[in-house]
Amino acid sequence: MSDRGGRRSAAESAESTPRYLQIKQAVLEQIRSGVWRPGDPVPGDAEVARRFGCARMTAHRALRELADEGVIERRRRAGSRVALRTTRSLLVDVPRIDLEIEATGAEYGYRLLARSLGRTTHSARARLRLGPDGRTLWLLCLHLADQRPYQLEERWIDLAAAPAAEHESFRDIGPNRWLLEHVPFVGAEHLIRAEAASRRAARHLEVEPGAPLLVLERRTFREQRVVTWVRLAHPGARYVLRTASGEHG
Amino acid sequence: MSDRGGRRSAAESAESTPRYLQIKQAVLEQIRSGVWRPGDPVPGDAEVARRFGCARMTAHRALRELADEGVIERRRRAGSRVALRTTRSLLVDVPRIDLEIEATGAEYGYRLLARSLGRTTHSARARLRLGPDGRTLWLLCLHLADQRPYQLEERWIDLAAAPAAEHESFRDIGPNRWLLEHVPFVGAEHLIRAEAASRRAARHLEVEPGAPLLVLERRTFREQRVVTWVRLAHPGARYVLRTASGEHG
DNA sequence: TCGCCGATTATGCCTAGGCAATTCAGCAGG
DNA sequence: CCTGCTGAATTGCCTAGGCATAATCGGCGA
Repeated sequence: MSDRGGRRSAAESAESTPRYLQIKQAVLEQIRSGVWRPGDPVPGDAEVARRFGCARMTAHRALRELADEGVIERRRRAGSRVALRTTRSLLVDVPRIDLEIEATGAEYGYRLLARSLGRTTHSARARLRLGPDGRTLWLLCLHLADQRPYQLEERWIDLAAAPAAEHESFRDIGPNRWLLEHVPFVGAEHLIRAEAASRRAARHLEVEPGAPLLVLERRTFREQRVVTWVRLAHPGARYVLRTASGEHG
Repeated sequence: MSDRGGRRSAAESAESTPRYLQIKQAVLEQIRSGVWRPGDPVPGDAEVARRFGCARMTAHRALRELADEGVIERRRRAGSRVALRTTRSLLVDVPRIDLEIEATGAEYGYRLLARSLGRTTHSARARLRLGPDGRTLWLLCLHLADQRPYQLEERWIDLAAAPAAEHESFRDIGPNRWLLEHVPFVGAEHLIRAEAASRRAARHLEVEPGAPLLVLERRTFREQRVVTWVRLAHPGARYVLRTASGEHG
């Protein structure tokens, strides 16, 4: 144990990438190149530590993270193996709509189409898990990219969970951004589906009625309560959700 | 240090949940309940270790994982703060189709509709990043749940990246499963959109032409190369992608 | 008052151990 | 032949330290 709490100055392999990352990369390299194939055993903590000349905890961290990421599977006594991955989970980034649009270089526009207190449909009530006398704020907004309709947002807010929303006009600020700044969220639940455009949605989004829309529904939770439920509809032809996982180039 | 390498028998707070998880939960509880709000400072490694009576590494692991998950933000010297989260990423689980169907209790069925060598369209060629003389295998398959069409799969495989595919009939095994067992993947790129059903897709999926379909496209990579590109189409009305992030009840 | 530079401090990574929990394999007994 | 027990292998979690690095804050000089 000399410098940096024992990191040997000898190797210093890749300048200064942390040791545990070097190990992760080495393992990934074996898998990527096909030397280790799905189902094959991977050396255990102790063996890895010996090969890399590091403490077992360091090797352990590398292997644990790989397991967390689904690259390998670990079981006590049975040892570690390269995961037989099905298709791995898919990370979709759903950024704030205004930032998303501006990131593409387009000009962001926002219009409040309607705002109503108490217009609570039965299904909205159910989705908000609202009691019979719960009050809501209903909003219909349109987000534009370069003056063209980009996303139609229909939202219900439980006024008991976010009372301040009642006194906000939402004429100049989108409800998403307002809520992010005023209500602490914890969790969310999403649902993605394809739908045919209703007449109203078609009119606002400037597509034909019946045209395919990509619809994203989100419920946002705070302490077991649904704060808000929102339906985001995009013209299917002009909109995609993009995502990447693992490594590629 | 007494039992379990020093874990004090005294508290043993929650029976036997690991110490680092207890710390994570405690921090999350502060945030969930609104005591710590976005932007507020979070005690550092040393302080947490002191409060919980554990080693700094244990506190460090809890805080590091929270940072990895995007719950808190950490900066040297500046300390840790509750993250100002925008909308967090959205984890969609895309399981293997046969397992997915069987998980719902339905009977899984598979049919190979067409198989062709060399039928490479220009767009497929581009998406596979194929040279002008690259050879591909094209497949059209249908996955059924309880005898009803569930997913239409159209797939191109780069035969240079997966030569063995040429000699596989794919009559009894789906390409997804076959590839998982024969070609080591590393990364994937997904794209989700809504589309109107083409006449051919409508016929296979037993919907009206023009009906909304939820389409998932996936490119799978291995060492900078695209191994396979697949288009998975689902009847929009009968299919949704479901997901949850964070915690809710 | 402004800008630079060192001291301070919190995070990040590491070691070298040790105990706990899980589970596989083999063996004994019914 | 099956069942249950036991030993051993392996991962998982923990401690108690130490050095490295980054970023902020004060002080000092111009």
